Amino acid sequence: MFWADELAASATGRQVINDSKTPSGTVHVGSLRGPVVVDTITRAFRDAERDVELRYGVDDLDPMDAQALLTPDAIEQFMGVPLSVVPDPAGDCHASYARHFAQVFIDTFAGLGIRPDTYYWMSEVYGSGAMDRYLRTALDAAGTIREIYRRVANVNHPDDWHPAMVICESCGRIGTTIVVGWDGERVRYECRPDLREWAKGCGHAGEVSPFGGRAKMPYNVDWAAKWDLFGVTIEPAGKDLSTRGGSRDRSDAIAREVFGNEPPRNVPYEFLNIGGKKMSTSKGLGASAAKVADVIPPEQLRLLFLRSKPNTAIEFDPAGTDAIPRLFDESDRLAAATAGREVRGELPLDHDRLFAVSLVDPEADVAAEAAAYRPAFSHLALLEQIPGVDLVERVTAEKGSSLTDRERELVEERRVAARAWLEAYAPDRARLAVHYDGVPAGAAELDDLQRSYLAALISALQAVEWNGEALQGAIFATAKQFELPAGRAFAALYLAFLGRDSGPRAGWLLTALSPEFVIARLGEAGSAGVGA
RNA sequence: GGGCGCCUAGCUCAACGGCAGAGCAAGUGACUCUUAAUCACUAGGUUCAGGGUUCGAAUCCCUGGGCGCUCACCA
Repeated sequence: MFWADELAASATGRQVINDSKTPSGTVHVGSLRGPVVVDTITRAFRDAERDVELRYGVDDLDPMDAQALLTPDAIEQFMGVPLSVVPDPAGDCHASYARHFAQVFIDTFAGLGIRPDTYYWMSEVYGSGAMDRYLRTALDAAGTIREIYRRVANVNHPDDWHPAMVICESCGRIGTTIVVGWDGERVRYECRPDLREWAKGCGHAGEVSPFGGRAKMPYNVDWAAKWDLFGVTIEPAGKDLSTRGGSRDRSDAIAREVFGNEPPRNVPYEFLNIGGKKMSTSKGLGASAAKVADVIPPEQLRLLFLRSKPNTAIEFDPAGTDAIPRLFDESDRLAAATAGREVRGELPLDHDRLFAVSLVDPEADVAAEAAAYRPAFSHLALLEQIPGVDLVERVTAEKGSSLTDRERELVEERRVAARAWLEAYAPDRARLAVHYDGVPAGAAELDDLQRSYLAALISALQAVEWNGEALQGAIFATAKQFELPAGRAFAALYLAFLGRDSGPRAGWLLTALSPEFVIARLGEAGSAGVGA
């Protein structure tokens, strides 16, 4: 059974699935695995006609801690300030930094067919007072929480540490304050200059009621409180959080021992490695990660994540490899199998389910999608390199009937992807290079018969119209005259122009070149001894 | 130092206690009109190593090795 269906089958009752994200910057491809996993689990429940809700939280009360996207003077002003208060660095299109970047990932999710039932903003949840009772319980249990941190994670907070982060009344920072006292109604806090390396507190000390959005709980406590507030039953977490003594362990313990609530089921998931390395914006792999998303359409990106079980790391190396064309091929094979067509080789378990959940639209007509004509990616990449080729026309011819609107969309989507792939990743052998500056060295392999054939083509080609079909006909006809097998005839042409013994349909390739050049080259390659 | 994952054909992976398999790559061949397509065929393995359990182990257990990620600040 497909892993998500298995999970759905093993849970009883109504499910609340939750995930959340801090809107501190742009999303890279690797960080999309979590959302895709969460969405797919939700779909599995929904497909089994189970009651399920997907909630997605925006942790916009978290302090600003990434200075990469701020201007130098903004760094001093805003580091440590809640993201919901930091202005939008991209201009004035959004109310805040948090709103801007949250919109970026909401849009990204939507493009992948991920549609949470509810997006909630933690600044609003705290502001509404919904978290007040948890905050009170946590503050009352400060000693227990300090002990949990010590026991579970070996993190030692000072004895006067309390599980709350106050927004400093003086400077507005939340990342630099520490609560050192709690009298049951008000907290005493200090905004320390040296509490964090990445932000400088103003030194203010004060007393304030922490309720109604004036303070938030630290991450692990906050997480446990959300589980109870929303009745979360399943929350997948990346391996960075799922490690022993990590965030998930701490929050689990806090849920049980402080809030008296059984934590939700975890679905730990591994990451996506690009070329054997984890993705990181700081190591320059971030750029390539962003490009990955440009080259892989949503359906194939979903497949990339979903064909492996969540707890398996995914190795993906698109640079100079055929990993991307093969991802398309796999996708097409699944479609073919789902449509009931014969496919070669083995299929993954429940291949039709895998195909269905890789579709962007959860409501899509799976049978219709599977039946749609899908031109092979590598074939398109090749055609796309020949000037003057009408892709839709060619694909229509190969399909044998006119394309539906959806099929036309697929062609266009793949055309764009193929372009991007050729520019960013394609190995040299996938690139078409006409040797304009001289007969390629590979032409030395030509034998006398092939050379005579090339020479004879000069008049044969001049005798017909300069279009693909006519040239292709002449190439075949001349080969027949010379009793040269078609394969060897074509090889001669490819060697003369491309320096390799295979290539795209020769007639159409030649029409992309000027007649003068073609004739001249045939003359050079056709004379005995050239390149020998 | 702790945790998790991985190690099976050249590459990517499947098989999860019952005959080690696929895709791609490679090789051979077919093809007078899709010629980087399509089709047929071939080859490729001490399943990281060692031990154990079992009628039977790639699979379970133990020991060791290698690779990768991750945590031990914050979120």
